[in-house]
Amino acid sequence: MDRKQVTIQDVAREAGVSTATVSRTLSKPTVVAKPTRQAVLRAVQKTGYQVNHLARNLRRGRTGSVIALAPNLANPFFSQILAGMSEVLSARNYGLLIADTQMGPDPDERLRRYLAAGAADGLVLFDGSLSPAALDVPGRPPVVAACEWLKVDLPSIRVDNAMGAELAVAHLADLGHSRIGHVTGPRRNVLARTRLAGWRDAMTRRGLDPREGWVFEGDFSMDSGAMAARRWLAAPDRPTALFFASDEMAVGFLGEARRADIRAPRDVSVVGFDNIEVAAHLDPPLTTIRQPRTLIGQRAAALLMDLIEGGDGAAFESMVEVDLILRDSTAPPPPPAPAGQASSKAAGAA
Amino acid sequence: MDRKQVTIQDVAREAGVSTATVSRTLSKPTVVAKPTRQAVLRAVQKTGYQVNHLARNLRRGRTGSVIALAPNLANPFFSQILAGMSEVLSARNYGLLIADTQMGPDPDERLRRYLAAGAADGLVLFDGSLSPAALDVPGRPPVVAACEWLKVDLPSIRVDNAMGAELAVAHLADLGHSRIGHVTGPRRNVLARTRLAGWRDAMTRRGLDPREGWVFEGDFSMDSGAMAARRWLAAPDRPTALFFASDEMAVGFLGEARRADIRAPRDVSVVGFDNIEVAAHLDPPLTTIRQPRTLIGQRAAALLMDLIEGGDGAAFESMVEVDLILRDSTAPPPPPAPAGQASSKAAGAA
DNA sequence: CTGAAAGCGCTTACAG
DNA sequence: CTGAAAGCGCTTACAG
Repeated sequence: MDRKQVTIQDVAREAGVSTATVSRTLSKPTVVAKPTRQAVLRAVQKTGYQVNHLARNLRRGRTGSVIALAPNLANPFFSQILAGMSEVLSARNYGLLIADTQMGPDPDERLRRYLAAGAADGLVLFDGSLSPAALDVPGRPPVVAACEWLKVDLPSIRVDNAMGAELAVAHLADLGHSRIGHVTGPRRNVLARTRLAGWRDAMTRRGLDPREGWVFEGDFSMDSGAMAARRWLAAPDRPTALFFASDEMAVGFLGEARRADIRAPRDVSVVGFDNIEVAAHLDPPLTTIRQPRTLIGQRAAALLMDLIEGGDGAAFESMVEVDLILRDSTAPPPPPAPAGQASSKAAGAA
Repeated sequence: MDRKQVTIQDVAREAGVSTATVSRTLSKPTVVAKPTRQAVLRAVQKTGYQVNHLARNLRRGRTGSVIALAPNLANPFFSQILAGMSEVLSARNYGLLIADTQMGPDPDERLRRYLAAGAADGLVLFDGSLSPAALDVPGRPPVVAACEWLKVDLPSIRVDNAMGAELAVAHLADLGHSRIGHVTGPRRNVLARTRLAGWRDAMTRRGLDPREGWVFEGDFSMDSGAMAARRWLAAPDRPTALFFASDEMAVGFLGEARRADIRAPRDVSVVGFDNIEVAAHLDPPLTTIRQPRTLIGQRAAALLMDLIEGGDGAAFESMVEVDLILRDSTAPPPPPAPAGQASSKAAGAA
């Protein structure tokens, strides 16, 4: 591997100028006389010179890249977000490093290392479970929180999860449902908690009962949705409609429910959260709350860029809105069953 | 932002030694006398010193990171692969940069820039549409192709797509199908071509007719699967079974077919490719060819590491095997319909 | 075992 | 408009 790297020296020699002039030609061409500039560019062509970013960055005191830190890279949820970030960053010639916080033994220590000098010029955090203390690195670069994160006051891009819950409950209540349940994400997850709280508020606001027995714990995964289906089926006084904290859980629920010959929206109305790609292709197509993930990535990157360039980020912080995508998994509640059946209590809700 | 960076100088002063000794204590501790070492470590603690990677890397002539270059980062297909790469790389203290080839105006030029000195120590290529000429950069770092790529001879990790097609056709033929169709990926995609060729070979090998009219062109997306459903429905002599080049297309097909009251496996048998997460949760759960994506990422990273460290990669190149995941979307073909109907010719196949 | 010194490849005040 | 020179923070032969 004899990579005989072409350096700025080679170009300078070839063009008969100093390295300073070569450098200037490449970074601030206007300041160089035209004939000189042309000679330099010719020499660059001839030698095939490519700037060595390592050296440039060391000199400039920046790395030219930022890190996106996610709790689980394998989660396809992040792919669109990363694509959004990459779009904004690459337009500015910044690199995008990705890392998984939950991979090693000590996530906090990993974060601290990524904040060390020379690792990156900034960082976007998607993992709300990291401890705020890990951010306490002297001279650390700017950090953007792209998750709800209650404990620390970081510049952030937030998704309006409360609004999502409100839209879901409003839609179901408008259809005539009063027994509206909720399938949650993991208890410790802040997103999950906000959606749960949003469901409670939306129910209460309408004089509906946000009953504890109508809350089914999940962890965002399809499997946990399938499990929720089994618990829902066994519940004595089960809701006629369910708002899921993720589409994946709704998918798992629908698949499992179907095995018990329960169909949406005939037997139960279902609203998801995220609008993952498959949602439109299910049977029935899933009504859901859409999160604009590409936008989240773009916004997070733009905010970080502003911070890196010395801005205060104020103009870039934002609450990303969500909206209801109406499909076919919701309908008015089924008519009350005759007395003596498991769902008899539904009569009271009509 | 007054980041007063702590440098190796500060530590040296604090410990009363030279910077060389500090450096050695940190990289090759054994070569330093114990008392000295301890003094240095104390000074590191006290000052909160963190090595500046930029400087270290410039000196060492490496960047400490590699690039994964994908045609479309938003495709969730890549998330597991990236997670697999990240796992291997971070264990070795390498960073993972990601970039999207199809974002800018000139993909080849982007590739060339990423191959420039100082951008990364190596690169994994997932985009088979890039032109080989773009790799022709003097002194470029090692590149691993993690896609089938016929034109260039790069160290590579390949997925056994032909085997996947064979498994799918074998399974359907064993069930009694003889009219087995194929829904392809995009024509120009090498993966798609290999799967199509694999289907043809597998059919021919069994004396079955790989009829052109049984090939439906798609582009891997759910939408294209739905379109294939419409074309399949309209086909005069339609196949009783379909092998899809992607699960996503199978999902789109099933959703659309259901609207025409066509169900798998009652009316048509369906085999996908990939084993995406939702496959297990569909109704019916989808029989498919599984690609171990995490493994692909791990292998690609391991191969690249070997190349970067001066190996020839030979021991790390590999063909990743696929397997058939049997679920409920396949069954023996429906009995031939009575004469006079569209599917009457099926009788000949019984 | 330790230190003085060179140097990785670039950029940028400072002179002229 | 251009060049000589310093220096970004580190590592590593080379002496001792």
